[in-house]
Amino acid sequence: MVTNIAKRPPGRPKGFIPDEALDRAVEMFWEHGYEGVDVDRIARAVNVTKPALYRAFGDKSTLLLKAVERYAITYGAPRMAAFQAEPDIHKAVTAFCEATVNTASDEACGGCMMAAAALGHSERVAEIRSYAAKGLTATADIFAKRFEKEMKAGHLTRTPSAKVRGRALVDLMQGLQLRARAGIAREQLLQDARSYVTLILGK
Amino acid sequence: MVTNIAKRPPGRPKGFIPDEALDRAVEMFWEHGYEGVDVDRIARAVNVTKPALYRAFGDKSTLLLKAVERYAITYGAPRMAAFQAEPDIHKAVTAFCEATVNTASDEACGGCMMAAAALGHSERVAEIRSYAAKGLTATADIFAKRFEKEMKAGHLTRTPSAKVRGRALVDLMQGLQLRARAGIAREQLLQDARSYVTLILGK
DNA sequence: AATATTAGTTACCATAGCGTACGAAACTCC
DNA sequence: GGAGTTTCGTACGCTATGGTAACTAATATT
Repeated sequence: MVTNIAKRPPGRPKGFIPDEALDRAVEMFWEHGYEGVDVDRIARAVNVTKPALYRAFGDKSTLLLKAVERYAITYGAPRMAAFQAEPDIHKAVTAFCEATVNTASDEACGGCMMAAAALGHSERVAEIRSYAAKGLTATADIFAKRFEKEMKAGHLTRTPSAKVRGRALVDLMQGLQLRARAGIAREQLLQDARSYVTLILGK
Repeated sequence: MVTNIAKRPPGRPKGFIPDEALDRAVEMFWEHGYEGVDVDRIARAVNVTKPALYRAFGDKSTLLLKAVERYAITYGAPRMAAFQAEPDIHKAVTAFCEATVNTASDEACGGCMMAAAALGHSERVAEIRSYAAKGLTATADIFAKRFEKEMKAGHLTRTPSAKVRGRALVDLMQGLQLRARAGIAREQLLQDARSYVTLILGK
């Protein structure tokens, strides 16, 4: 294996990188909502014209769906990885909560993009909601698994159960993110987030 | 005071009762979202034509704003009243959580209408978000006050603080309601809700 | 160099949906 | 019953925007 250069497919090469286009779409949908952006605006943000996006992604609702998936990869995954990597459970949860509040407190793109998309009403809502549902339970399960381990290691009390702790964590985060979108100050939310850490883990 | 009949104002009487129109608007916006309904559809649901609604409420975004306020009165207030009326704190919280999950688990109008409106993007988002923010902190404060009382009466442990308990309760409910909208089964959410009661109140 | 293939762009269509102008209707008051 | 007032409904204008058709441009292959 001499080189890793992917062989160029025939035909004219794309004038933009799909993932970067999705990044722009994420920003737009996040800030303005599904009906709040027209495809043309996203196209301009990608430095391309509308039909190019239509060719690449299909229709607008499909673009949203792909953007949501991209959001999960770009925002969700790294946070979960960081959580897993941190050996101290208190620090792990605290960092997760703070990160969540911080990105949710952005002036322009507040709250959770996935939640906004799930509450929205594109043609593909069903798929988006199902995707969101899976994501939420999956993260809750990951948390639960970790809590389970920590409980067995004696780092956490026996109650509440790992499962309840996991679900509570994701639900609390959603509440925090909604309040962020509603305009409640970052400092306030950070304070709340930290108090939730001890609520879930115990002192 | 022989009768209570309000004196009719001059001019042709309204062909609909404003509050009932708002009830219809709540249903519509809740199920389909702000951009998902056109004023004409709401008008038909009220058995009236579009211009009648425009005359009565101004423009579409104002109609949403009024609908949100109406929602708070019709759905929020009675639940809070029930919470206050129930003397047993465990029962009070449990009933509140179950009621929240139950209305959020409706097939058509899932989740929390206020959250949907706050995450939406009408012209009056700012006002709606601010209204939502006030509502959320207000409910949290009411909860906190009650918890405070129960703690002083020795019905609850000293930690976590009443304030944290109150905020956690509203945030957990928001999480639950989002998951309801995402399509997670009512039974599952009810189970989670009940486990949250003991998470917040202790055993 | 000719062919095949894929992408991008300009221009356009179609439609939906917000908001309104205007005249008719229903009521109170004198 | 006429004047004044408020509301209703029909019909319309206008803009925004999702989506596409037809042509042009850039690349691989032979």
